[in-house]
Amino acid sequence: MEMDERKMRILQAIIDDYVLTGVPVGSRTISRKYDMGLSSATIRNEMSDLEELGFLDQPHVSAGRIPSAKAYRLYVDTLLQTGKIRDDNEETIRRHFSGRIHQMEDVIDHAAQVLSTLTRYTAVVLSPKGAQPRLQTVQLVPVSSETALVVIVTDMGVIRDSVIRIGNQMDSDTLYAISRTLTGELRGMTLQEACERMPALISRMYGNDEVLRELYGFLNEGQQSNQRAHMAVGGTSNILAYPEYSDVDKARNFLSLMETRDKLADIIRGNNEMSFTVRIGPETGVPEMVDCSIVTATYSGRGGQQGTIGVIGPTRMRYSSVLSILNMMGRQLTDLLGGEDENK
Amino acid sequence: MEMDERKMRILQAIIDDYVLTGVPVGSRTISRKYDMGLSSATIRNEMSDLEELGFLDQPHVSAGRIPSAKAYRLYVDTLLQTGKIRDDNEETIRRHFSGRIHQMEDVIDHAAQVLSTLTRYTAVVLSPKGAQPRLQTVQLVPVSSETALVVIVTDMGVIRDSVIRIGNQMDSDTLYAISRTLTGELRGMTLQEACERMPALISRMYGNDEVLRELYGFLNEGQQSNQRAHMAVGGTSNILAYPEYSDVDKARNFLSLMETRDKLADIIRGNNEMSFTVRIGPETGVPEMVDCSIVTATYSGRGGQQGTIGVIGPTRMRYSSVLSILNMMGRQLTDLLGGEDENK
DNA sequence: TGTTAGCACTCGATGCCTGTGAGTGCTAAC
DNA sequence: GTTAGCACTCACAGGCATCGAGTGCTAACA
Repeated sequence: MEMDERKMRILQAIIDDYVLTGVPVGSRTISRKYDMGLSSATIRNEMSDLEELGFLDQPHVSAGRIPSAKAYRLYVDTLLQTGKIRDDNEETIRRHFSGRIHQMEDVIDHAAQVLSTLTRYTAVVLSPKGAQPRLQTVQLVPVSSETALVVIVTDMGVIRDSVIRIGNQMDSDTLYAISRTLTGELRGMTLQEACERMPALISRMYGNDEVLRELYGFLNEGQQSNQRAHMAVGGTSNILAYPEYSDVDKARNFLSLMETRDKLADIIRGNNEMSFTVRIGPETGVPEMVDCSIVTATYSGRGGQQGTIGVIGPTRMRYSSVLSILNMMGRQLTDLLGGEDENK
Repeated sequence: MEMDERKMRILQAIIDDYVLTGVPVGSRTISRKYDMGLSSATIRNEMSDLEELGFLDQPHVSAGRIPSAKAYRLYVDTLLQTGKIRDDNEETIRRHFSGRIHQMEDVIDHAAQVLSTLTRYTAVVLSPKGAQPRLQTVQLVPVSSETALVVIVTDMGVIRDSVIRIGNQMDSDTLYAISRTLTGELRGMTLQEACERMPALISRMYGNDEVLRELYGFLNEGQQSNQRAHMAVGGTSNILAYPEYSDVDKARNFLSLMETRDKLADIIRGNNEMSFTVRIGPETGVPEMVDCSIVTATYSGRGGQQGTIGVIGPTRMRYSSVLSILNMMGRQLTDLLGGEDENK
């Protein structure tokens, strides 16, 4: 038995109806609501075929059919191939970013908000993953008589700053002098290289031991924390609006997964760097998400590194709409966060 | 009719049992499980009195009684008066903060995590609210040939930094010179005062118009964003574990409230600055929280400003335990974030 | 040969009834 | 003032009949 064009149309109708209602759809519904010019009996035969082909599931014998993961897969694949990703939300999204937000973390938080509002699903936004940023400037700023702020600028932006303790009291000028020397020594190195270089510097620039030692610790920390990117999650409670999660236990599992940020980041990031990824139900590889789908897209941050945005919803997701929104949002984020390097 | 010591003991037993089980408690249960030396019939009479006094509610005639908000109020008040807030979690909490975390936002995020894990309720941690910080240092750090990072240090710590555009190309030394001048001019001022001073400076230090103008904008922004503090929420899904929220609609309302950060911050912060606040059910003033209680405590940040930590759970909360944990956590945060100024 | 009408059958959902048991309130006796 | 006893209430669970949406199959039709 083969898939033909009519089967395809019927499957499409079933998916449409099921995505809309969330209720198993019967042959009668299809023949009436979507006028195919076919009787329910014929549809029934076709549905039976589709089930045998693995595109439909039947919760129990006297219920209608629901699309299987395989059906969604087929649907999404044709969607992606024919490239029917609309562009019409562009203005909507742009409007949401009208204010003056430049701070990367604010943009990301905001994006997650907007994304979840527009899709009505759960949205996750991951900042670009710092590959191997190279040091550009190291600067110490006095905070109190005993502490100073370290600011490290790399070619990919600013590393999160931190307050370190300085031993003997130093004025602003002394700190600046040290900063200049350090910048001279370390510029162009990756964080890791800088870490390796530090011991040598400590022995050479004696007299400033404490500062340098603290700095060393900071670099080490920064090297690690640099790997775990910033992440924002929006609309976690949206999932509760769908009957798939009216079971409280399921909902709790899902929500607590949303709270374990590390795990969630791994899931969203996935392992491939394609511009769009759609993982349906079991394809997610996450037990808590067997009846969820994850749709992700990438955007370019500064220096062309890839950031990820994703939407998590029930398998019966409005894929087409979600894809188009993700597409637009990705462009918007590339505009706001990356751009510079590519446009010039 | 008056409250006497026996009524008090019975009420206590009822609260204990209800907090434990979440099921309306009957007279028989009390007379058996908590040996009062009284028959169920006597308890029954007393319970009837307690209901008339407004301390007990009866879901329906043949069910047991549940404590009213008034009962919890009484319970919590005596708890607070007799000061029976235990100290035994101290070590547990301290252990959770063993790592090297100094960055304020990390501490806050982490605290919310720990707090929700220990209490099994939802935890909210608010950073100290910036009263009127005074400028200490202004420093510009080169990022690219066209942009620089502004770092502003106040007596209460570092203001979030931001990248601004600089007009004509400037090297590190020029930027440092400008920084020195600015620091000299603005030191000791509040953000607002600094903003007011800027126009005068712009006209005086001509040649650096663009930098100063950008800086002006940044100060203005900072002045506003300084008001809204950092907030971390942990364990939002914990609430789903309690039968009070097995209704999905209720749960969704609650969770979406947890997501609207501004509102949540207002609720947690409340309007008083007491070291402990307990708001029970309707006392919260939030419709979504009629069967929740909010327990908050304050801690001191740098410069003695008040930060707030809070726990949100069902009205039948383990108040005693929560209070003791909040107490310990408050001290810990004061240690980590404030301290300095007070210990010296 | 594909399509359709008809029909028996399945099975979850709904609603009704009933029994059960936890719990109460009241009364009378101690 | 306390307790034993008893009638009463009411949520809840189990059993049962009913309903209806939907299927699969067969036979007739174009």
